[in-house]
Amino acid sequence: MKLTEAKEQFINSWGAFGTQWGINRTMAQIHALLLVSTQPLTQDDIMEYLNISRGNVNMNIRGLVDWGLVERVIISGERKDHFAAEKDIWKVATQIIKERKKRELDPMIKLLGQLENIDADKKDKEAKQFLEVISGIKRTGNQADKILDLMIKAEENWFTSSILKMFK
Amino acid sequence: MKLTEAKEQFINSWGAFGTQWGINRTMAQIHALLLVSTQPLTQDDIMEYLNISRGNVNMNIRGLVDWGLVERVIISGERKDHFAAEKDIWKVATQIIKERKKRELDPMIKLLGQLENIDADKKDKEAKQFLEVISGIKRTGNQADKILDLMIKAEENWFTSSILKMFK
DNA sequence: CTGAATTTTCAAAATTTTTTGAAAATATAA
DNA sequence: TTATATTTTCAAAAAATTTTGAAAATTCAG
Repeated sequence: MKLTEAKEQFINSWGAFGTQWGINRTMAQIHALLLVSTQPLTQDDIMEYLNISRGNVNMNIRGLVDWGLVERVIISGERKDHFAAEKDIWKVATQIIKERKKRELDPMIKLLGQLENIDADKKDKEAKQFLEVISGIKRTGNQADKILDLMIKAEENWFTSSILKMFK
Repeated sequence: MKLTEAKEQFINSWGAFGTQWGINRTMAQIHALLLVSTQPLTQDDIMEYLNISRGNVNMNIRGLVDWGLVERVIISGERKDHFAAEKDIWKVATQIIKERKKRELDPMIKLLGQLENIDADKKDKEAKQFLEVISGIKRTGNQADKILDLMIKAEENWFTSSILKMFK
Protein backbone atom coordinates (compact mmCIF):
# COMPACT_ATOMS: atom_id res chain seq x y z
CA MET A 1 0.00 0.00 0.00
CA LYS A 2 1.19 3.49 -0.88
CA LEU A 3 1.46 6.31 1.64
CA THR A 4 -1.30 8.40 0.04
CA GLU A 5 -3.63 5.44 -0.02
CA ALA A 6 -2.83 4.58 3.59
CA LYS A 7 -3.50 8.13 4.71
CA GLU A 8 -6.81 8.13 2.90
CA GLN A 9 -7.80 4.86 4.46
CA PHE A 10 -6.83 6.06 7.91
CA ILE A 11 -8.87 9.24 7.51
CA ASN A 12 -11.94 7.34 6.36
CA SER A 13 -11.73 4.74 9.09
CA TRP A 14 -11.14 7.31 11.78
CA GLY A 15 -14.23 9.08 10.50
CA ALA A 16 -16.35 5.92 10.65
CA PHE A 17 -14.96 5.17 14.08
CA GLY A 18 -15.93 8.63 15.24
CA THR A 19 -19.58 8.27 14.26
CA GLN A 20 -19.82 5.27 16.57
CA TRP A 21 -18.75 7.48 19.41
CA GLY A 22 -21.17 10.30 18.82
CA ILE A 23 -18.61 12.45 16.99
CA ASN A 24 -19.62 13.51 13.53
CA ARG A 25 -17.82 11.94 10.61
CA THR A 26 -16.31 15.14 9.27
CA MET A 27 -14.92 16.27 12.60
CA ALA A 28 -13.21 12.93 13.03
CA GLN A 29 -11.86 13.08 9.47
CA ILE A 30 -10.43 16.53 9.96
CA HIS A 31 -8.83 15.31 13.15
CA ALA A 32 -7.34 12.33 11.33
CA LEU A 33 -6.08 14.52 8.50
CA LEU A 34 -4.32 16.83 10.94
CA LEU A 35 -2.90 13.85 12.82
CA VAL A 36 -1.13 12.50 9.75
CA SER A 37 -0.20 15.84 8.30
CA THR A 38 3.42 16.91 8.54
CA GLN A 39 2.66 20.61 8.71
CA PRO A 40 -0.20 22.62 10.15
CA LEU A 41 -2.97 23.17 7.59
CA THR A 42 -5.23 26.08 6.72
CA GLN A 43 -8.99 25.88 6.37
CA ASP A 44 -8.52 25.98 2.62
CA ASP A 45 -6.13 23.03 2.69
CA ILE A 46 -8.71 21.00 4.60
CA MET A 47 -11.53 22.07 2.29
CA GLU A 48 -9.57 20.95 -0.68
CA TYR A 49 -8.32 17.68 0.77
CA LEU A 50 -11.66 16.49 2.12
CA ASN A 51 -13.85 18.19 -0.51
CA ILE A 52 -16.07 19.92 1.97
CA SER A 53 -17.39 23.44 2.28
CA ARG A 54 -15.79 26.34 4.07
CA GLY A 55 -18.53 26.58 6.66
CA ASN A 56 -18.26 22.91 7.45
CA VAL A 57 -14.53 23.10 7.99
CA ASN A 58 -14.89 26.16 10.12
CA MET A 59 -17.52 24.68 12.44
CA ASN A 60 -15.79 21.38 12.90
CA ILE A 61 -12.38 22.92 13.43
CA ARG A 62 -13.93 25.04 16.13
CA GLY A 63 -15.34 21.87 17.68
CA LEU A 64 -11.92 20.25 17.69
CA VAL A 65 -10.37 23.32 19.29
CA ASP A 66 -13.12 23.27 21.94
CA TRP A 67 -12.28 19.65 22.67
CA GLY A 68 -8.65 20.69 23.09
CA LEU A 69 -7.52 18.31 20.35
CA VAL A 70 -6.43 20.89 17.80
CA GLU A 71 -4.52 24.13 18.12
CA ARG A 72 -4.53 27.28 16.10
CA VAL A 73 -0.97 27.89 15.00
CA ILE A 74 0.33 31.22 13.81
CA ILE A 75 2.92 30.93 11.07
CA SER A 76 4.85 34.14 10.72
CA GLY A 77 4.62 35.70 7.31
CA GLU A 78 1.41 33.77 6.53
CA ARG A 79 -1.88 35.58 6.64
CA LYS A 80 -4.16 32.57 7.09
CA ASP A 81 -4.62 30.69 10.35
CA HIS A 82 -3.09 27.24 10.49
CA PHE A 83 -4.23 24.29 12.56
CA ALA A 84 -2.32 21.39 14.07
CA ALA A 85 -3.41 18.35 16.05
CA GLU A 86 -1.87 17.10 19.26
CA LYS A 87 -0.01 13.99 18.11
CA ASP A 88 0.73 12.30 21.40
CA ILE A 89 -2.17 9.87 21.48
CA TRP A 90 -2.00 9.38 25.22
CA LYS A 91 -2.54 13.11 25.60
CA VAL A 92 -5.39 12.96 23.10
CA ALA A 93 -7.06 10.17 25.07
CA THR A 94 -6.55 12.02 28.33
CA GLN A 95 -8.03 15.16 26.90
CA ILE A 96 -11.10 13.35 25.57
CA ILE A 97 -11.64 11.61 28.89
CA LYS A 98 -11.29 14.91 30.73
CA GLU A 99 -13.84 16.63 28.50
CA ARG A 100 -16.36 13.82 28.46
CA LYS A 101 -16.10 13.53 32.21
CA LYS A 102 -16.80 17.23 32.58
CA ARG A 103 -19.54 17.38 29.96
CA GLU A 104 -21.34 14.12 30.71
CA LEU A 105 -20.31 12.12 33.75
CA ASP A 106 -20.32 15.00 36.22
CA PRO A 107 -23.82 16.23 35.25
CA MET A 108 -25.17 12.68 35.28
CA ILE A 109 -23.86 12.08 38.80
CA LYS A 110 -25.40 15.34 39.90
CA LEU A 111 -28.77 14.34 38.46
CA LEU A 112 -28.64 10.94 40.13
CA GLY A 113 -28.04 12.69 43.42
CA GLN A 114 -31.22 14.69 42.91
CA LEU A 115 -33.20 11.59 41.99
CA GLU A 116 -32.22 10.01 45.30
CA ASN A 117 -34.31 12.62 47.07
CA ILE A 118 -37.72 11.34 46.10
CA ASP A 119 -40.41 11.58 48.73
CA ALA A 120 -41.72 8.07 49.01
CA ASP A 121 -42.32 5.54 51.72
CA LYS A 122 -39.07 3.67 52.36
CA LYS A 123 -41.10 0.48 52.54
CA ASP A 124 -42.67 0.90 49.13
CA LYS A 125 -41.14 -1.87 47.04
CA GLU A 126 -41.23 0.21 43.85
CA ALA A 127 -39.44 3.12 45.48
CA LYS A 128 -36.94 0.87 47.16
CA GLN A 129 -35.92 -0.79 43.94
CA PHE A 130 -35.72 2.53 42.13
CA LEU A 131 -33.41 3.92 44.78
CA GLU A 132 -31.25 0.83 44.60
CA VAL A 133 -30.77 1.15 40.85
CA ILE A 134 -30.12 4.88 41.05
CA SER A 135 -27.63 4.68 43.86
CA GLY A 136 -25.93 1.72 42.18
CA ILE A 137 -25.40 3.79 39.07
CA LYS A 138 -24.23 6.72 41.12
CA ARG A 139 -21.76 4.59 43.03
CA THR A 140 -20.31 3.11 39.85
CA GLY A 141 -20.23 6.55 38.26
CA ASN A 142 -18.30 7.91 41.19
CA GLN A 143 -15.81 5.08 41.02
CA ALA A 144 -15.29 5.72 37.33
CA ASP A 145 -14.89 9.37 38.14
CA LYS A 146 -12.09 8.64 40.59
CA ILE A 147 -10.28 6.26 38.30
CA LEU A 148 -10.48 8.74 35.43
CA ASP A 149 -9.22 11.57 37.62
CA LEU A 150 -6.23 9.46 38.51
CA MET A 151 -5.56 8.59 34.89
CA ILE A 152 -5.71 12.24 33.98
CA LYS A 153 -3.25 13.04 36.71
CA ALA A 154 -1.09 10.02 35.98
CA GLU A 155 1.80 12.10 34.70
CA GLU A 156 2.08 13.94 37.98
CA ASN A 157 1.29 10.94 40.12
CA TRP A 158 4.00 8.41 40.72
CA PHE A 159 1.72 5.81 42.17
CA THR A 160 -0.84 5.74 39.38
CA SER A 161 1.70 5.88 36.63
CA SER A 162 3.56 2.92 38.03
CA ILE A 163 0.33 0.98 38.20
CA LEU A 164 -0.53 1.93 34.65
CA LYS A 165 2.92 0.87 33.56
CA MET A 166 2.27 -2.57 34.98
CA PHE A 167 -0.38 -3.03 32.31
CA LYS A 168 1.84 -2.03 29.41
CA MET B 1 -40.09 14.82 43.73
CA LYS B 2 -42.50 11.93 43.27
CA LEU B 3 -41.40 8.47 42.20
CA THR B 4 -43.20 8.59 38.85
CA GLU B 5 -41.66 11.94 38.07
CA ALA B 6 -38.21 10.71 39.06
CA LYS B 7 -38.52 7.64 36.87
CA GLU B 8 -39.59 9.77 33.96
CA GLN B 9 -36.69 12.12 34.47
CA PHE B 10 -34.24 9.26 34.71
CA ILE B 11 -35.54 7.70 31.49
CA ASN B 12 -35.26 10.97 29.61
CA SER B 13 -31.79 11.78 30.86
CA TRP B 14 -30.52 8.30 30.19
CA GLY B 15 -31.87 8.69 26.66
CA ALA B 16 -30.09 11.99 26.15
CA PHE B 17 -26.93 10.54 27.64
CA GLY B 18 -27.11 7.64 25.21
CA THR B 19 -27.24 9.85 22.13
CA GLN B 20 -23.90 11.35 23.15
CA TRP B 21 -22.42 7.90 23.05
CA GLY B 22 -23.71 6.84 19.65
CA ILE B 23 -26.65 4.91 21.10
CA ASN B 24 -30.01 5.96 19.83
CA ARG B 25 -32.31 7.78 22.18
CA THR B 26 -35.06 5.18 22.18
CA MET B 27 -32.77 2.27 22.85
CA ALA B 28 -31.33 4.06 25.83
CA GLN B 29 -34.81 4.97 27.07
CA ILE B 30 -36.03 1.39 26.85
CA HIS B 31 -32.93 0.33 28.74
CA ALA B 32 -33.62 2.92 31.42
CA LEU B 33 -37.27 1.90 31.66
CA LEU B 34 -36.32 -1.73 32.18
CA LEU B 35 -33.67 -0.74 34.70
CA VAL B 36 -36.16 0.98 36.97
CA SER B 37 -39.01 -1.42 36.40
CA THR B 38 -39.84 -3.87 39.16
CA GLN B 39 -41.08 -6.59 36.86
CA PRO B 40 -40.12 -7.67 33.35
CA LEU B 41 -42.14 -5.87 30.68
CA THR B 42 -43.72 -6.90 27.39
CA GLN B 43 -43.28 -5.08 24.12
CA ASP B 44 -46.78 -3.68 24.58
CA ASP B 45 -45.94 -2.33 28.02
CA ILE B 46 -42.94 -0.52 26.55
CA MET B 47 -44.95 0.80 23.59
CA GLU B 48 -47.51 2.22 25.92
CA TYR B 49 -45.11 3.68 28.46
CA LEU B 50 -42.82 5.37 25.94
CA ASN B 51 -45.48 6.07 23.28
CA ILE B 52 -43.57 4.48 20.46
CA SER B 53 -44.51 2.05 17.73
CA ARG B 54 -44.35 -1.71 17.87
CA GLY B 55 -41.63 -1.94 15.22
CA ASN B 56 -39.50 0.55 17.04
CA VAL B 57 -39.74 -1.34 20.33
CA ASN B 58 -39.01 -4.61 18.61
CA MET B 59 -35.88 -3.37 16.83
CA ASN B 60 -34.42 -1.62 19.83
CA ILE B 61 -35.17 -4.47 22.21
CA ARG B 62 -33.33 -6.73 19.83
CA GLY B 63 -30.44 -4.30 19.89
CA LEU B 64 -30.34 -4.39 23.68
CA VAL B 65 -30.43 -8.17 23.69
CA ASP B 66 -27.54 -8.19 21.17
CA TRP B 67 -25.56 -5.95 23.47
CA GLY B 68 -26.23 -8.42 26.27
CA LEU B 69 -27.92 -5.78 28.41
CA VAL B 70 -31.45 -7.16 28.34
CA GLU B 71 -32.81 -10.67 28.62
CA ARG B 72 -35.92 -12.30 27.29
CA VAL B 73 -37.77 -13.73 30.26
CA ILE B 74 -40.44 -16.40 30.00
CA ILE B 75 -43.21 -15.99 32.52
CA SER B 76 -45.19 -19.16 32.87
CA GLY B 77 -48.84 -18.77 32.07
CA GLU B 78 -48.19 -15.62 30.04
CA ARG B 79 -48.28 -15.77 26.29
CA LYS B 80 -46.23 -12.67 25.54
CA ASP B 81 -42.45 -12.44 25.85
CA HIS B 82 -41.18 -10.35 28.72
CA PHE B 83 -37.91 -8.46 28.95
CA ALA B 84 -35.72 -7.56 31.89
CA ALA B 85 -32.51 -5.55 32.18
CA GLU B 86 -29.39 -6.58 34.04
CA LYS B 87 -29.47 -4.34 37.11
CA ASP B 88 -25.95 -4.75 38.43
CA ILE B 89 -24.40 -1.64 36.90
CA TRP B 90 -20.86 -2.95 37.15
CA LYS B 91 -21.93 -5.90 35.00
CA VAL B 92 -23.63 -3.52 32.60
CA ALA B 93 -20.46 -1.46 32.27
CA THR B 94 -18.35 -4.58 31.81
CA GLN B 95 -20.68 -5.88 29.14
CA ILE B 96 -20.61 -2.59 27.23
CA ILE B 97 -16.84 -2.43 27.41
CA LYS B 98 -16.57 -6.01 26.21
CA GLU B 99 -18.83 -5.40 23.22
CA ARG B 100 -17.32 -2.10 22.20
CA LYS B 101 -13.88 -3.60 22.45
CA LYS B 102 -14.91 -6.44 20.19
CA ARG B 103 -16.86 -4.32 17.73
CA GLU B 104 -14.58 -1.29 17.52
CA LEU B 105 -11.22 -1.43 19.25
CA ASP B 106 -10.15 -4.81 17.90
CA PRO B 107 -10.94 -3.97 14.24
CA MET B 108 -9.25 -0.58 14.59
CA ILE B 109 -6.06 -2.16 15.92
CA LYS B 110 -6.14 -4.65 13.08
CA LEU B 111 -6.45 -1.85 10.54
CA LEU B 112 -3.59 0.09 12.09
CA GLY B 113 -1.43 -3.00 11.78
CA GLN B 114 -2.16 -3.10 8.06
CA LEU B 115 -1.39 0.58 7.65
CA GLU B 116 2.04 0.02 9.14
CA ASN B 117 2.96 -2.01 6.07
CA ILE B 118 3.15 0.82 3.58
CA ASP B 119 5.89 0.54 1.02
CA ALA B 120 7.77 3.79 1.35
CA ASP B 121 11.32 4.89 1.84
CA LYS B 122 12.08 4.78 5.56
CA LYS B 123 13.89 8.07 5.14
CA ASP B 124 10.94 9.86 3.62
CA LYS B 125 9.94 12.37 6.25
CA GLU B 126 6.25 12.15 5.35
CA ALA B 127 6.23 8.38 5.64
CA LYS B 128 8.22 8.43 8.84
CA GLN B 129 5.83 10.76 10.55
CA PHE B 130 2.81 8.83 9.33
CA LEU B 131 4.23 5.60 10.74
CA GLU B 132 4.98 7.30 14.03
CA VAL B 133 1.40 8.48 14.42
CA ILE B 134 -0.07 5.14 13.37
CA SER B 135 2.13 3.07 15.63
CA GLY B 136 1.53 5.50 18.48
CA ILE B 137 -2.20 4.99 18.14
CA LYS B 138 -1.74 1.27 17.86
CA ARG B 139 0.42 1.15 20.97
CA THR B 140 -2.08 3.16 22.99
CA GLY B 141 -4.91 1.04 21.61
CA ASN B 142 -3.17 -2.12 22.67
CA GLN B 143 -2.58 -0.76 26.15
CA ALA B 144 -6.25 0.12 26.45
CA ASP B 145 -7.07 -3.33 25.19
CA LYS B 146 -5.04 -4.96 27.93
CA ILE B 147 -6.44 -2.78 30.68
CA LEU B 148 -9.99 -3.43 29.50
CA ASP B 149 -9.39 -7.17 29.33
CA LEU B 150 -8.23 -7.09 32.92
CA MET B 151 -11.25 -5.07 33.99
CA ILE B 152 -13.55 -7.54 32.30
CA LYS B 153 -11.81 -10.38 34.06
CA ALA B 154 -11.60 -8.52 37.35
CA GLU B 155 -14.06 -10.81 39.10
CA GLU B 156 -11.94 -13.84 38.42
CA ASN B 157 -8.67 -12.07 38.95
CA TRP B 158 -7.56 -11.38 42.47
CA PHE B 159 -4.80 -9.02 41.50
CA THR B 160 -6.84 -6.71 39.34
CA SER B 161 -9.81 -6.63 41.62
CA SER B 162 -7.65 -5.61 44.56
CA ILE B 163 -6.16 -2.85 42.48
CA LEU B 164 -9.59 -1.68 41.40
CA LYS B 165 -10.75 -1.74 44.99
CA MET B 166 -7.97 0.65 45.89
CA PHE B 167 -9.73 3.23 43.75
CA LYS B 168 -13.10 2.80 45.38
C1' DC C 1 -8.95 55.09 7.60
C1' DT C 2 -9.64 51.83 3.18
C1' DG C 3 -10.13 47.81 0.98
C1' DA C 4 -8.89 43.22 0.31
C1' DA C 5 -8.25 38.85 2.64
C1' DT C 6 -9.93 35.79 5.92
C1' DT C 7 -13.12 33.93 9.21
C1' DT C 8 -17.65 33.28 11.06
C1' DT C 9 -22.54 32.77 10.93
C1' DC C 10 -26.77 30.70 9.82
C1' DA C 11 -31.02 29.72 6.98
C1' DA C 12 -32.00 26.55 3.63
C1' DA C 13 -30.83 22.14 1.30
C1' DA C 14 -29.05 17.60 1.45
C1' DT C 15 -28.19 13.60 3.84
C1' DT C 16 -28.58 10.27 7.43
C1' DT C 17 -30.95 8.19 11.03
C1' DT C 18 -34.97 6.90 13.29
C1' DT C 19 -39.78 5.77 13.47
C1' DT C 20 -44.02 4.11 11.83
C1' DG C 21 -47.42 0.78 10.73
C1' DA C 22 -49.19 -2.61 8.03
C1' DA C 23 -48.07 -6.99 5.98
C1' DA C 24 -45.56 -11.27 6.48
C1' DA C 25 -43.81 -14.71 9.36
C1' DT C 26 -43.92 -17.38 13.37
C1' DA C 27 -45.70 -19.50 17.49
C1' DT C 28 -49.32 -21.46 20.24
C1' DA C 29 -53.85 -23.02 21.95
C1' DA C 30 -57.70 -25.56 21.02
C1' DT D 1 -55.13 -28.67 11.42
C1' DT D 2 -57.13 -24.05 12.02
C1' DA D 3 -57.68 -19.85 14.05
C1' DT D 4 -55.70 -16.44 16.78
C1' DA D 5 -52.08 -14.18 19.19
C1' DT D 6 -47.56 -12.49 18.94
C1' DT D 7 -43.30 -11.16 16.80
C1' DT D 8 -40.58 -9.63 13.01
C1' DT D 9 -39.62 -7.23 8.84
C1' DC D 10 -39.03 -3.38 5.96
C1' DA D 11 -40.51 0.32 2.64
C1' DA D 12 -42.02 4.72 3.18
C1' DA D 13 -42.56 8.86 6.20
C1' DA D 14 -40.86 11.74 9.73
C1' DA D 15 -37.34 13.66 12.37
C1' DA D 16 -32.73 14.82 13.36
C1' DT D 17 -28.30 15.96 11.91
C1' DT D 18 -24.99 17.61 8.82
C1' DT D 19 -23.54 20.39 4.96
C1' DT D 20 -23.59 24.18 1.91
C1' DG D 21 -22.67 28.70 0.38
C1' DA D 22 -23.44 33.32 0.34
C1' DA D 23 -23.71 37.29 3.30
C1' DA D 24 -21.97 39.51 7.42
C1' DA D 25 -18.32 40.29 10.47
C1' DT D 26 -13.65 40.61 11.47
C1' DT D 27 -8.78 41.23 10.70
C1' DC D 28 -4.94 43.47 9.03
C1' DA D 29 -1.54 45.55 5.64
C1' DG D 30 -0.74 49.69 3.51
